[in-house]
Amino acid sequence: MGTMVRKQTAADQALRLDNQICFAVYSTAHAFNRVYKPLFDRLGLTYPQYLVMLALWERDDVPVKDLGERLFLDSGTLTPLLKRLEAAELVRRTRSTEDERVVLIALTQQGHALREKAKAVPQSILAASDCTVGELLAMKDEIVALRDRLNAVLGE
Amino acid sequence: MGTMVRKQTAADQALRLDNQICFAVYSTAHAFNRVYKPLFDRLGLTYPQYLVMLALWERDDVPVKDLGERLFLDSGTLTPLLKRLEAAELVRRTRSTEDERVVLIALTQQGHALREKAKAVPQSILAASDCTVGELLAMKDEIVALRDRLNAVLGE
DNA sequence: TCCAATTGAATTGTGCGCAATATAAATTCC
DNA sequence: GGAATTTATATTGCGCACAATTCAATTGGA
Repeated sequence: MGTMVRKQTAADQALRLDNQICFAVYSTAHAFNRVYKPLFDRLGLTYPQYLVMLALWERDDVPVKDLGERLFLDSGTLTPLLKRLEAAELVRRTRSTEDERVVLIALTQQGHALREKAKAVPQSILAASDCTVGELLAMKDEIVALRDRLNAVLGE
Repeated sequence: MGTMVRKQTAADQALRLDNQICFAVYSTAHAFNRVYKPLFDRLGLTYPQYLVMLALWERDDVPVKDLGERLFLDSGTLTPLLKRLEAAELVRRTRSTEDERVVLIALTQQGHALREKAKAVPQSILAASDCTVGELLAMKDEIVALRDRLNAVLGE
């Protein structure tokens, strides 16, 4: 009987850990969003829009698919987001002449210019986190490794 | 000149780290959601709904505010979510007689019963993560610590 | 006692995030 | 070359997530 109780407890704890680490990531993502939001408000961007801009600042003139793969987002999310960025005149959306299926996303002059303003934005995390660069780097690597293993499960 | 270049590089890297750890958390949260989704589909729950149920399985008959504090969510998110859980007959929403402002959330019999079915659901993370329990626990603690420091910044 | 301030939920509006579906263009296979 | 398949994007619908507002109930103070 003692054994059964122990077994159940072990299983329960495993489940609880699953839930705990998942909730930890979930709630931390929201916390990041809330900390960043007032900073992004000044730029007229949301966090996902900022991510897209980050990706574009690194490499421009890319298909929607490319952005989706880099950010783990699909067209259902990106198409309306990119249309809002286009309405804000930060990007241009043009259909490729070589392959009429692909829509190429390019930065406008304003889109490029925003990069300088955006540079002044973050850096609060390092201060707020009360961690060393090394600790944050290690944490990042662990989280990314976890994410990649989860994503690997999805691809069978 | 060489000094200036170095300085800029260091600042750039700090910003990149900010962005990287934020994106790591953001994209991992989505990865969890995608892994869990087919499992929750079978229960007729979404992940946020599951979180609410988890909270209620621990403690029942609580005000909406209580749930919000435990899950870091506000009424704008919880009210419609709880109404959907009510429509699914998993919870009951009743206004407190002591204080007519508060709405108490209680589990129905089906809500309690779902706990057993839900127990069989997770546990895939432990397998998929390819981590030991100790590693996951440590990672969870680090992430939670980061989250709590971020949330502390919000409360000034 | 009465009025001002606070509190707890609900409502409204915007923007993700994703599944399912649609559509059109390209590619493959015969 | 033409049918079948695949690929890239767009559309629709649903459910968060949150800011801002509203409203009723309660609390605190003068």
